[in-house]
Amino acid sequence: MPELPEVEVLVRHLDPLLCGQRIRSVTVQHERIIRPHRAAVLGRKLAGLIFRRVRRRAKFLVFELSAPRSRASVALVGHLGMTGRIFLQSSRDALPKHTVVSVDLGRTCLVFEDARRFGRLHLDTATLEALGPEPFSDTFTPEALAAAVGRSRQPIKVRLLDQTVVAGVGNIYASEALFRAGISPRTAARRLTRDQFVRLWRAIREVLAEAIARGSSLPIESKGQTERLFYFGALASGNPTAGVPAFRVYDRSGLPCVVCGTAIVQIVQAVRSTFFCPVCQPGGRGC
DNA sequence: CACCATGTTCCTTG
DNA sequence: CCAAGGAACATGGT
Repeated sequence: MPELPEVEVLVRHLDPLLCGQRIRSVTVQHERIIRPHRAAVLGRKLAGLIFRRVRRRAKFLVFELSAPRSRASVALVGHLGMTGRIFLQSSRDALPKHTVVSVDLGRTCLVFEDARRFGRLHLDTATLEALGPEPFSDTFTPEALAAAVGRSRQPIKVRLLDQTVVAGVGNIYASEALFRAGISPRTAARRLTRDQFVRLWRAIREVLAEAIARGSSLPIESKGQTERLFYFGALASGNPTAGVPAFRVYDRSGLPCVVCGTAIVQIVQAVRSTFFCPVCQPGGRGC
């Protein structure tokens, strides 16, 4: 389920629920998720620690923990990969089929479920260091975006997936942001004008902020939460954006553009699908 | 059965 | 050495 908005909503949900909770034990069902750690080592390092804060960096979840009377903070880094979900459930309930790691908190259990097992959970913060600016930070400006995109010949859509350019933009919101900015995903990065960088910068922020607002408006409860979060971007009744298609172009191949009615086009770039409106996003191919 | 999938990392190629 | 391209990872849904 993960791109920045989904992770952000999840983090906001988990933070108040986890704060103050003490880890009794950790069970690792699939060792690859916690690599390069060994289950026994991770369990020993985490047992007894208390959740102090849950935050997000790009698409990573960062669980800040510390011992009962200690200042020293330990950062447990999580990533949902393609199909990961993290949620709390009653300790009495059976673990889901694709549980990869479970954390016993006493009355409740923090469950990491991941059918495809691309997710990660470890104590290595090195991967966070290499990330680019957070899209809502002051350091993310049109100028910074232009500089990070650089003079590359790669299509701008592909550049947006580089996590050193903007941290947290993934395949869905890269297409969505380019649509909103009126820029063809095929445009060579080096050909973007200053004006286009400003529009793209603004579009990235708007698209992500709206998705967070939409996701935050979904009711989340302990049970059934996984389904709701998974269909995060889809229609949901009882929230302000019900009836409004969550995505304007993503996964809408052949459907009419919400602005001009032209059929949305799907192409492949860097082994990933890209969706765009050929009329609202003209040019490309070096334009 | 074939093909597709929200991400990251690593290897190969030019 | 760098940039760019593509495969690998592992499983489930259509």
